[in-house]
Amino acid sequence: MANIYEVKSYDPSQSVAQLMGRVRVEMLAALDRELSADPQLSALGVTAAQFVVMVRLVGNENRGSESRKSASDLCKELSYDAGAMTRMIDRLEKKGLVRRMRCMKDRRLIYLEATELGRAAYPRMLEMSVAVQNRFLHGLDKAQVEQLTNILNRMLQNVG
Amino acid sequence: MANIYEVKSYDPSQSVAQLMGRVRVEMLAALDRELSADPQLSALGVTAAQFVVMVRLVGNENRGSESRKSASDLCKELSYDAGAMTRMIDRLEKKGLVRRMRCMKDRRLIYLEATELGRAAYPRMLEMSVAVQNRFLHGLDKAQVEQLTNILNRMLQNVG
DNA sequence: TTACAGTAGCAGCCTAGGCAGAAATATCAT
DNA sequence: ATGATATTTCTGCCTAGGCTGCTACTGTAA
Repeated sequence: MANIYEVKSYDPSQSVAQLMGRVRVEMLAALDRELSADPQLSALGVTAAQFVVMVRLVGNENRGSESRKSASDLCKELSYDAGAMTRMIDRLEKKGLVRRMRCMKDRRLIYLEATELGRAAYPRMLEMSVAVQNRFLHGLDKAQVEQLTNILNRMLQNVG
Repeated sequence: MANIYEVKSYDPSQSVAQLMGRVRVEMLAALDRELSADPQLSALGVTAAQFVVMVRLVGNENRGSESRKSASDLCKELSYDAGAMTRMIDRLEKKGLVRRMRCMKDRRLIYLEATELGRAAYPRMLEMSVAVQNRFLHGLDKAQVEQLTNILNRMLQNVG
């Protein structure tokens, strides 16, 4: 049950918390730059944060899982705050990428659906996201990335 | 030069980008909870984001490096936006944890200094931060964490 | 039927970061 | 010394998430 870090020897700049924070910031910034530089997508003004939501709406549709998702479903999947999700969907709806549809059976629910525009933009966005991540992972082999993935899952499991 | 991810087989929920994002959210939330639950610290209302800045101001002081840091120094160290830093320091100053001091040699610069209150609260905050990280890393050995650290550093290095 | 607990979405207020532009100051070239 | 350029900070406007309380709706139990 050895502790990894000790207060005495703790170096914040090399802690996993701060390193992961910086990697995440750099990845989102890189994707944001590419999204706004792409001639097809720049007009939509989609941000990386918005893309993450679109992935869940469109991406899983192609994989055959239940396509009708509510806002609270997305919150659970992404550990998102419900209030934040409302406003995120406002922005996506204003850009014409997503539609809200009140469920008639349970009128508390609002199903979310990607519009044609959203679906059309999706493949290019996905391609960019994959490319950005591959660039960050350059020089690492698949075994290392698999171990990284396992460690991250373990960290989530430790507190979930 | 093998790419790690391919568009066809890409599973967003198991990508390092999203996993790291979730781990980071959970770590910050855990630290926030502990900071606001601690009897000594709850009165200060320090958040995890504010703590990260305090670490750079107080933590490095104890390590003998140059103690007088300007706002832009902090921005470089933390890859922070300058405008965001201004407001962050506003909040820390309002809470009495940090002092601004105009540099007389270069009057554009503002040196930052932790107040007595800030310095007094620091050890407890550091202790909590270390504990939270150790809890997330539970079950991993030091070699794994070292490899994780190396991979994260490599990812940062890959993009400058 | 009514009462009540639980759930979903939403709105207001807070912290928070990115970006662009302004103002003050410093530095450098002429 | 003057003017151009760079640096530092600050401000305004945007996206963005967390929290609390509110409303609408559902399901259940009295």
